[in-house]
Amino acid sequence: MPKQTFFNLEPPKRQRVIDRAVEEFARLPFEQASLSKVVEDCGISKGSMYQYFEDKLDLYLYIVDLAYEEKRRFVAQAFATGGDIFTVLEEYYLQSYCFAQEHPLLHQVANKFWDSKAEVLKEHREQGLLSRARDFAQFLNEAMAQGEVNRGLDPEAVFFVYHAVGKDLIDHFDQGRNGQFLKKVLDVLRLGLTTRREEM
Amino acid sequence: MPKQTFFNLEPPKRQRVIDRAVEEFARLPFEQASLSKVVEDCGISKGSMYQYFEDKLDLYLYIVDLAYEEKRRFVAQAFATGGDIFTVLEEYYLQSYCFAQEHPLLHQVANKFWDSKAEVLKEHREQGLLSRARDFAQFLNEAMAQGEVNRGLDPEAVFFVYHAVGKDLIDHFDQGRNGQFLKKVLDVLRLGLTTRREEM
DNA sequence: CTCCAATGTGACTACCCAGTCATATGTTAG
DNA sequence: CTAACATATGACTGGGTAGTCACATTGGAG
Repeated sequence: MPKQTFFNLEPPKRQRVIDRAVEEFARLPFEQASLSKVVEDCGISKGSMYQYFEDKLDLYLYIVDLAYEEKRRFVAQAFATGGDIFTVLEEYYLQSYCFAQEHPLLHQVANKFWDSKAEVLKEHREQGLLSRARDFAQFLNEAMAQGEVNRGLDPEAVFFVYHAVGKDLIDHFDQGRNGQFLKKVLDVLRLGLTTRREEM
Repeated sequence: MPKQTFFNLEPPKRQRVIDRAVEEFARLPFEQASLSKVVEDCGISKGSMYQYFEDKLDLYLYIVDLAYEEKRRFVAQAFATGGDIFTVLEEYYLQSYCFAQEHPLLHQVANKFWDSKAEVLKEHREQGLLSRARDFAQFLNEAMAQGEVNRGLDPEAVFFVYHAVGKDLIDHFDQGRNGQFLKKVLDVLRLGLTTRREEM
């Protein structure tokens, strides 16, 4: 958490700090990002930065939080619209795609956070993963109860697959993957590889 | 490529360099790994290291190559045994699992190489990805021709899914995921989420 | 034994980093 | 006007890094 001093700043100055930090953490993962560079680009002194934040990690987590806060505003719509699990999942990834398009830097910040293997971030990552897993489990459970999803599948394995594919999809949003491709990928997950006799 | 001097070394000394470098690159990704630390742990001088290798990248790529060379010795068996595409893929991941168990450090080196976003490694990563994609495309093509795999799916999307899931599976081999879980994950990919009417 | 090429060395350069602290400059209250 | 407090500063500390180079050592050929 930033110190009170940071929130006492006049908004334009505060925003400048945020903007430069976002740029830096979008460019490089936590360990390689340079607080010195952020400070320099902001036109403030090193000492000031340490009046605003406890340390580099404090600044980083604040920026990551901002990114996820904004992202939540997008993906929340997916759960609001309703429909079967496949509709919701497609909408979820479409909204993630919109987020990536509209906030490319925040998108990269979020991606790099997720990829990071840094020990200091381990706890934060695992907490996020657990909370997603819980939400997904409940969601999947309902879909299985409704008969939308094959009851023979292992829910943990399903989450594993969706998480892996979802992460990679989101990772590649800024590399020319469009909404059409997203649909085809979700088709693979929905239908499975084995030919469906019922459809032949 | 290491310089000739490296290959002129007495094997035990050469091996010590390799072993320490493997440890370091298993511990940390390229950018964060410390050549100075490798040198120190080897008990050789910095200058000597630069007699053996052009630079840090040269050493790194040599180590990564060793890791993949060893890994290939495992996964090659999957393609040798034959069977349908699902049998081969399961065997492929089982062999990857064996590799991770028997060579945990090389496994981590390979994983960290794959995860790395470093610009200097971009070309090497992309070349590896392309070559895998080509192999997979041919393999999938045959399976579709044989009717083993749903012809309605987009081959590129199938590769995307398998690559994402496979990467994550392999990433988590050293975190208590066993062969049973692997099978369940592959079931999800094989069958898809939607309930199959033919099996009800 | 001698010479020479191959090999080994580690102090050194030139850089980068996070975080600190004594000092200076507002800013507000009495 | 002054005292007290909040904020700003940047040189500095102590640490790390990759890569270099003048010099030292070694080992074999003649």
